[in-house]
Amino acid sequence: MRSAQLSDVRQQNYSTIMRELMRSGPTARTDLASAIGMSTGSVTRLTGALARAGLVKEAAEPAPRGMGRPKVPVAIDESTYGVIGVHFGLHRINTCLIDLRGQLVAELPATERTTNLKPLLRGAARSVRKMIDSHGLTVLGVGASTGGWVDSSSGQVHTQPVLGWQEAPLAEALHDLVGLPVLVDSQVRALALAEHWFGAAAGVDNFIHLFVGNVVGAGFVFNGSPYRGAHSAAGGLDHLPVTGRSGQTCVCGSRRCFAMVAGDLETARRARAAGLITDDQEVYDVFALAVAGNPQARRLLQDRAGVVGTATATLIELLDPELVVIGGGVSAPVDHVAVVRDAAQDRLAASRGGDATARILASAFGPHALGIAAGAIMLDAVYRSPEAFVPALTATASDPGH
Amino acid sequence: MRSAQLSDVRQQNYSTIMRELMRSGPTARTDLASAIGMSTGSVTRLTGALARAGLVKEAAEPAPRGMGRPKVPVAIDESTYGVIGVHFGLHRINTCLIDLRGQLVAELPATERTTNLKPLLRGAARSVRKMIDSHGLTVLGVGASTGGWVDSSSGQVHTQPVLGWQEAPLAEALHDLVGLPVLVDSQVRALALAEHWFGAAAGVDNFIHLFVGNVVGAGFVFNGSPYRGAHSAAGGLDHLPVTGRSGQTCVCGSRRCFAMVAGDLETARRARAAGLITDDQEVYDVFALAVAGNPQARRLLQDRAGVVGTATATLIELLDPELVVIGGGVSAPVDHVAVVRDAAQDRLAASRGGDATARILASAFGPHALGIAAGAIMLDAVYRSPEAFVPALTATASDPGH
DNA sequence: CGACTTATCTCTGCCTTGAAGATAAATATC
DNA sequence: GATATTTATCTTCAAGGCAGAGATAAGTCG
Repeated sequence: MRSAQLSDVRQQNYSTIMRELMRSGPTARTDLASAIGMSTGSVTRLTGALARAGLVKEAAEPAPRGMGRPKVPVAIDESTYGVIGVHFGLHRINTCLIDLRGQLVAELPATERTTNLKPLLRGAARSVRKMIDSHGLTVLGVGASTGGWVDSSSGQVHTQPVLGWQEAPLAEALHDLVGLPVLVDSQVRALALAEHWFGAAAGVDNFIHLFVGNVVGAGFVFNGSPYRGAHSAAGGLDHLPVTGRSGQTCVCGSRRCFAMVAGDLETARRARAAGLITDDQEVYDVFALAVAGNPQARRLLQDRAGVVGTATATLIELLDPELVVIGGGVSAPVDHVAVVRDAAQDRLAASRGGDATARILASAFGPHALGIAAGAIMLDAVYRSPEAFVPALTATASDPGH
Repeated sequence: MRSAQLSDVRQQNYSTIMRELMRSGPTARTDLASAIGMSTGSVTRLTGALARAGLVKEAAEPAPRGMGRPKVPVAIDESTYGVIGVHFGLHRINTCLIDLRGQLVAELPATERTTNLKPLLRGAARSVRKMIDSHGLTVLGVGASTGGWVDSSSGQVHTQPVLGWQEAPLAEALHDLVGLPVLVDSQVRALALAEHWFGAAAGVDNFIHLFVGNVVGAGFVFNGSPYRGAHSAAGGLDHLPVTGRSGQTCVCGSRRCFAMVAGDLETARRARAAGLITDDQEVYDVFALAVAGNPQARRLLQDRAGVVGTATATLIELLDPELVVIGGGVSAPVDHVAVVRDAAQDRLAASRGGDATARILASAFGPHALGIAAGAIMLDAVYRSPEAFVPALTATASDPGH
């Protein structure tokens, strides 16, 4: 619990203006003032400071309509600053530079044999340095994501089973190498933030991102902020019991754990059992068959989507989100979100009669957008506290300018 | 999204001081300043205004120790204001007056034959009026709770299955009758707020209140604020699938719905099947047997506690709370929370190895505290925005006083 | 070309905080 | 017992923030 100060007001008002501009696009100062309930004088002063800092700009005015002085829209300036996202996957590190609107400016995918933290970090830092200032954007910071249990407040990766990391000080180590602010979070929460800022959940304050792939997990945004739990461990779905189907026996002893029923491994296992793929093929080959039109493969994936639907219904009943975004193999490359939606609605209709349901949408990003999502971690921070990450803003704040 | 103002700063600082005093008990101004990061001058000014308004008072100073001027502790003044809570149950309306520390000042239980909204409201309003100002406390407002789907933002009860209400404008109707601010919320969320302010979860910012009784449901407090979901429907557990045991077939078609396996009805059914109680007896009679030491009854309730434990594990994995508070028939009159704890830890240990678990505690309130919990709805609002509910505070704010 | 309309900018007043100094009330020391 | 010391609390003052009123700018309409 911390007491509030005057500077908090200014900080929050900067943030409110930036978020409103992100949400609504170019907006005249007058409209901005009435949208956020601020005096026009304050809007002028604050947008002035934001413009001098390079965060907003006056957009091209549309054909002036009606009487009076024409509106001059103010918009996010995406040409000054950028943020970098780094995603650490198995044998794959994806580094992206995105602008303040979330648009991809540059990408630098890399494959790595090792899973050791040190060499991976050195490689990532090299990619980051290569990107800094080489695309005309001043980089404000780096967001890093990976799977497993990631603590965003301490910057530590407690456990990352796929890469075998334990208590890895990811944020600190990367900061030492690149000299920029570094924020870390889990892959699923990064995806949720990306959806929140410039994806399917743009402007939605209560939603769940449900990721189903080689790992399963949920990312929560509650009341407009990411919810991470008391130990940054929120979002675990591995052992969520599902109804209607059972899979292999889980380490916990149950045969109805969501991960064991709907995860990629089980899908691949069932495809093998059905003779669809060979022993050394993986779930991606099932996707390929489905894309090619193989009916058995399609049925298998639809089946899985049905299970995801019942789990979605459980989450909707429990957490009452406005929206559930489905990511991972259920939404791409073959989009089975309609199956998820039907299965979820079926279950909810039986119990609730259709009241208080949530929209269910496919992720706005393809499977290769994990780097962009990592950047969203940093972008989120910039929009929440602009002064903390844009030095030029505090410098020009009190300057009356011209 | 609304912009911030200077008055928001003052409001929040009032709130921060009140909450800190509630959390830590009587505190000297200096200690208060360092605890919340405020200058001592501001603490003096704000506590002065709070004291003139009757919200805080200078407490009796303890034996002065050490050198220097002795500290003068400031404490919540519980002798000026109170809030009233009204809980609408089946055939039972419980009206309570509590002071600012949550202590019960007066209680007025009433039994009612009807379940119709109008006569129940008239009866409740009579009880409320009887309490107002008759105990030396100025009543700041009324909190009302009931089961079912209650929308706290609109004040509507969408559906209340036990009483048969549909779209009942509870807040507005009660406000018209008593002329005080009225806030409503669901019974489970009210219990969660009570635990948060003066119960087992005092000072805990991320926790879940899990209620298992004739109805089941969860109340969430995330990041220090109640989370109600997009349509005020969060907390539904009825159809949460549970592992290890199945019950009667639910309306949704599954036999593993939490409500059907762990609810009071199933417990009573199993007790009947075992010959423990007769057809016209209920779950309370099973409790009575267990209290009397009947081993079969105890085993039955322990069994149910085990199921609650697995559901608790699911919630902990999904939402990573710091604490889970167990309320309803599992914690009273026979406390089986230890069984819940063991069952939950068992399941979590298999999957997580004991990391990031949550404490599990019994509710601090007996089964008859629903009225107090309803009052907590109003108390929460007063602590969050004192100026909105205490007119004397705004009146004396700028007064330099003496 | 002048009147009108609307958007934006400038200026003033009020409010709130933080910091420093003044005051108060106890103990420690001679 | 008188004085110094220590710590808590109160008072004063300057800086910084927003709202609202008025001034200015940049169009359209007749």
